[in-house]
Amino acid sequence: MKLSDARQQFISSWGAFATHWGINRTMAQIHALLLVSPDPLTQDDIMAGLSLSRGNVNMNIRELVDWGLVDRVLLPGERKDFFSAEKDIWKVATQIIKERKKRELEPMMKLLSQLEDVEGDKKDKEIKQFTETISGIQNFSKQADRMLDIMVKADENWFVGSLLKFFK
Amino acid sequence: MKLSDARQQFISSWGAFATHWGINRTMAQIHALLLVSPDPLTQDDIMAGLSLSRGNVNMNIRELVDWGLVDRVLLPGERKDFFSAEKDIWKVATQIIKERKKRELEPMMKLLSQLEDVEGDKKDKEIKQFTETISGIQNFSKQADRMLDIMVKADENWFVGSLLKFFK
DNA sequence: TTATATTTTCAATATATTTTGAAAATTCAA
DNA sequence: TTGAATTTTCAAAATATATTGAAAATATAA
Repeated sequence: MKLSDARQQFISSWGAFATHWGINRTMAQIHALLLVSPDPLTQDDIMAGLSLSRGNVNMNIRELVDWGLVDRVLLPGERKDFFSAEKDIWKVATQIIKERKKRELEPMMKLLSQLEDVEGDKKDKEIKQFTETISGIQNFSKQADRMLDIMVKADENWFVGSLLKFFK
Repeated sequence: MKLSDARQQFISSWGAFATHWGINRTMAQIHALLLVSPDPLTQDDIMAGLSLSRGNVNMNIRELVDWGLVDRVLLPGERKDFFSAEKDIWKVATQIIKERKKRELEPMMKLLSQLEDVEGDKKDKEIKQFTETISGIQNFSKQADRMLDIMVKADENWFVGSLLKFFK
């Protein structure tokens, strides 16, 4: 397969894939483009490469920088800003886990603890089911939270090595 | 907090939460409603409980059944279909993992293996970066795939227990 | 059968999200 | 300073997604 076709297919599939994960297609495509680009790109490079408007590229690049997946790079002698993606996929994954934990899991856990106690007869069927469901989700979330913390803190080689040994 | 308010808040937050994960708000709200309902509900119960049209409830319930998160229950002597959600959150999670693996991770891995080989000079900077990125994602996906398989096969207590012991 | 209850479908509509592009703001060399 | 290059903003337009509701299909009791 030719490089240009392979790149094209990677970028477009990565974008489609991302929409199943609550991430906007364009943001994922820009990320994909930067992942396969050996050198940093400008906004204009991205506009041209993906046929997008300036505003669109600007907004999505900013989101990628907010997520810690892309860095703004200032090249000496260049007027324009350049952008470069973290290429180590393990780092990409831990960065995403870190952010989603902070943005989603932690607020959800906070809400659950507010819903823990409801007024009324603990024997009531409706109340019982509600509190059981909430505490079930709470337990699960706490496990997940702990496990994700460990993954994020762990060094890639240590983690993968240990996991493989552990799971044989 | 009153049960009715707590239920309301749980359902609405669960729906909002789900949109960050590529799941449609209504589907998640129906799921939440069933999770806190001790007895199975009919389409009409759900329509009334969440103020949704018949068609909308029908389509989203079907999706939930497809995902294996909700069962259609036939009560003796009742004409209508009833629906009931799996209440064990661990089972819910493994079911979701299983489905997403099949629907998303596996097709992605298949694509990556098609993109593994590109024509041209292996020393070329662009080709080098492309193949490195693809193989990095491939390695990561393989690890994730293996780990998720184990989680899905594992029994909750065994898994959580071992994990905690392992991670101390 | 036939009549009625229930479920499913799907075109039309409503809503939400994404994208554009031009104007405003900012940066920076001279 | 000034002004050209660059980035950012954001209202309007385009696109995509979700929802409705009534008609069609299906299931069930009599």
